[in-house]
Amino acid sequence: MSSRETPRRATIADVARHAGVATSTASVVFSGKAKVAAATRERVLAAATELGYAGPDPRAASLRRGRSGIVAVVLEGELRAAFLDPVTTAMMDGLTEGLADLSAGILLLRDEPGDEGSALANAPVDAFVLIGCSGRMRDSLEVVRGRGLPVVVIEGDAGEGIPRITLDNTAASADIARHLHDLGHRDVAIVTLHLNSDRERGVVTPERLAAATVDVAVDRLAGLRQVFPDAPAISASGSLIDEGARVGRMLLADAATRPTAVIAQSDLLAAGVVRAAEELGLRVPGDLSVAGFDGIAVDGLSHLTLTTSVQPAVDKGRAAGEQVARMLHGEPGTSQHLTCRLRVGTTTAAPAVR
Amino acid sequence: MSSRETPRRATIADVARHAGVATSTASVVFSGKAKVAAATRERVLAAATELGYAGPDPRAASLRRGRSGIVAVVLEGELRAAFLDPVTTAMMDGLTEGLADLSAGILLLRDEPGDEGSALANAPVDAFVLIGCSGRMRDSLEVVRGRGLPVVVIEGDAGEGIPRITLDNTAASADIARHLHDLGHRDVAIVTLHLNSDRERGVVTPERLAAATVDVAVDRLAGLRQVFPDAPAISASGSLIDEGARVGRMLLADAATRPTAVIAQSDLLAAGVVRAAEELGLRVPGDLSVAGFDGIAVDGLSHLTLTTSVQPAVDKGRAAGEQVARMLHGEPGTSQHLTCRLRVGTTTAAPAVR
DNA sequence: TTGTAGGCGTTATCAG
DNA sequence: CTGATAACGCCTACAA
Repeated sequence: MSSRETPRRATIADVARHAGVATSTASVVFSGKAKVAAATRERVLAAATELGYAGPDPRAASLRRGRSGIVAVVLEGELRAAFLDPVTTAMMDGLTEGLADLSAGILLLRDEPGDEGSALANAPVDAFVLIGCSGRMRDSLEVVRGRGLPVVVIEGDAGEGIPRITLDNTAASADIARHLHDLGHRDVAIVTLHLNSDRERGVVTPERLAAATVDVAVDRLAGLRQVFPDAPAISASGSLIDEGARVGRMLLADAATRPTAVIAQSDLLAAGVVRAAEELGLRVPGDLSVAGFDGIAVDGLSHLTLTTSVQPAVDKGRAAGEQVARMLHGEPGTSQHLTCRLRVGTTTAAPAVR
Repeated sequence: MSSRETPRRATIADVARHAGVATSTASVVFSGKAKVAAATRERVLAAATELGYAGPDPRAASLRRGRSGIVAVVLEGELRAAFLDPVTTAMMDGLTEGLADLSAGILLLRDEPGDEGSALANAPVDAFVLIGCSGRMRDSLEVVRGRGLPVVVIEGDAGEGIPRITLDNTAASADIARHLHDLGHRDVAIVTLHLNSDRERGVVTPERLAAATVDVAVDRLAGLRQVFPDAPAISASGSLIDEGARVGRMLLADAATRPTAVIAQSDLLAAGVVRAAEELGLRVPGDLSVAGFDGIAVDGLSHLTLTTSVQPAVDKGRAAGEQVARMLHGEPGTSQHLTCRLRVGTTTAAPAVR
């Protein structure tokens, strides 16, 4: 107790001693878990400010409580790439909502394939939400399962008894295709999302399709091909407007082989296709119909309303959050299947008569 | 030790006992902090798998070590809004890098104005990075300072002894203005970022400017007005392409009062202005010069290269991360001032002769 | 190389 | 309403 000790931060015990009460009493003053006489509370609070005590140490509290109040969100690939995607950000929003009761923080984690010492294995979190579980992600899944904490997977397959939040990607895609078919289109091209982590741009051959690991892309393509079995498809390297424009140019450059409609697997890609069309002097939807997927507000496409399938991105996140909350309460988590809704905009119309 | 006990998760002590070694030995096997005979290690590992022990409990470990391995990033406003901004995402990238040595996770936090029980006050984190410290943010700052943890502020004023990462917004803006002045422009209009948390769109009057709380907007405007003291300015409600287009239309609609150049305080806004100009049939840079700020790759502006001031967004984040790392090592944090670089693109040229 | 013991700062429980 | 006490699960001197 000599004064040359390192000025260790005050603990709740110090405060209690200083205030002349028991540690437990001081604890209760801060947690509010029981009633305390106003006078005692004052004394404790006074002692606290005097000692510069800023409240219970969260680390100690989480050990004691067995809860850290943090939920990990595991994203595939670069964090920044994830946040470039409006669907992801919307989902995060929903997640925050769904988790609101827990007032839990969200810890962003990448799915780093392995190694010990990884954040995945050592982060002091109460639960995990995995997003877009594919390929590498499966390794992460192992680590996470091993920790025995609640896990929820959004748009991915996690196997045995792990609650999933899924979308009717195939059916929704078929709806879009049917819409175009009904308008009279027979010559349709497809722009898919990236098929796996190489993110290679190019024609989607049966071989590449078989090797694809991104379920979303595969499922949506399946739906589209239910209606247009022979529609050619090109995979984009990512969901970006400029990427859509690039693929769009590939598709539209040659007037002879130009389709009457292009279906893109995301709104950003679709916006890019619209851009490519306009560059080439084609009018949308007069000369070319374009449809997307997601139903997000595309920044920079103000003059047109995209025909698209509106996915409940916020709901997806919220559902995941709610399941996590339930599981943290000891109830079993359940899977949820959400559906998309076709929204007909101003970018699709009957093909021009030739 | 009766078998009807709740099947409590195994602890490292259980594993040790099961393997017939001391707890400390088992601990060392997992932490790798000392050499252990291969045979003993095997036995410990075997015992662990047998008991379903997935490694040390991070909560207990962080209490013991006094570190949780998590750094909080406090953002102003909605999380999703923050991530809609490419500069922010780039910065987060840099931050991740700067923090790499610590292999720390990043906990996303909003600056919720106060209340106890807030994540800001209770999250088990080792340090804080505050971004765009303004207005409400100051309350958050109080809470955070109270906790006595390392704090770094990016583009904001945190007062007394708190390391800041700042940008030469004023000087860089003056550079842009000078570039346009040199080209011969005298009739220039400005589109500013939002001035405060209301995000009101409209003419920037001296009164509004005086009440502005967003330093970045104010500083950049000051730089521009060094060169064009009388340039009219309109504040945007946020940094988005569509918002830039909206303000752009306000500025360009009337041919009589139309400026020969528009300087926007962000690239996204500038892209919107370009869009508005194109809609009105104006050519950029032939009929109108447009400049931005940030130097990001604007998704959806592929045909033009924006004249802009390239800010070291990634470096900003990295610098913050490095300071945090230093402070966590017990060294004092130091402020860093970073500079932008003018990049002349294809959107500015001499004004048309009239 | 392995074992022992003490404490990290809280909070839950239970008695007064 | 307040107080004593025992964990929470781990780590790390220090001793053997």
